[in-house]
Amino acid sequence: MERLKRQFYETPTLELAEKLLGKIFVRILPGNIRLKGRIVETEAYLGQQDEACHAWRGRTARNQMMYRAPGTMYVYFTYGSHYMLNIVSEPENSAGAVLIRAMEPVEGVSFMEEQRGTAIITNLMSGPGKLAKAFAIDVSCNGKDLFGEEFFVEDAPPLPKEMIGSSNRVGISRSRELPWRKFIRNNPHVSKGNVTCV
DNA sequence: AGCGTGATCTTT
DNA sequence: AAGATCACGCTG
Repeated sequence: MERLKRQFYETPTLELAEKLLGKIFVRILPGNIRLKGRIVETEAYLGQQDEACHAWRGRTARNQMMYRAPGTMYVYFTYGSHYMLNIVSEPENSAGAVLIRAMEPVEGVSFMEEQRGTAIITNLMSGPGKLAKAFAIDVSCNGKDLFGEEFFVEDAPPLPKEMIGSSNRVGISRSRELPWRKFIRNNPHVSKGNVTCV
């Protein structure tokens, strides 16, 4: 399938969180190691209105990439061990991003297994920290965009509405009630969180 | 259900 | 300068 262009990401964050479900995230590493994962779970984080968003109180050194153009990667380090992968949304100089929370392995599985130290397929990328590790993503990826030869996203047919579920977001304390987590229903690679589904 | 782990942000 | 928090994952 074709690679998604900038225009695809130029849509409100909450819509983008749904539109990304089913799409194929790709990284090509030196040595022609091709890694592909199907996005099955996302969360929306939106600027000043959203107290759980890193940018809710304005620009800082950490969150500056969230203000860049849609289709930029925002990667940060948390809990002393984990990298989180986000795709920036909203126009330039306006903060918003979609957290990629889970993927289904599509290609490069043996590399992912080595990175993760497990061969259990549903455990490779069923969480945001896990998928970053599987793709060997760290802060050096922060600020790169999805329109080059290393990182891009491949298109896939849109999912029927009834296959998409919503719930509250996972692992946050502020703005817990917002149903801004989106996932593909009944997909075994979706993370196991304490959530109330809609 | 408890804890490691370290950057970042808030408060002093 | 010190303390709290944290978009998590693993053990047990």
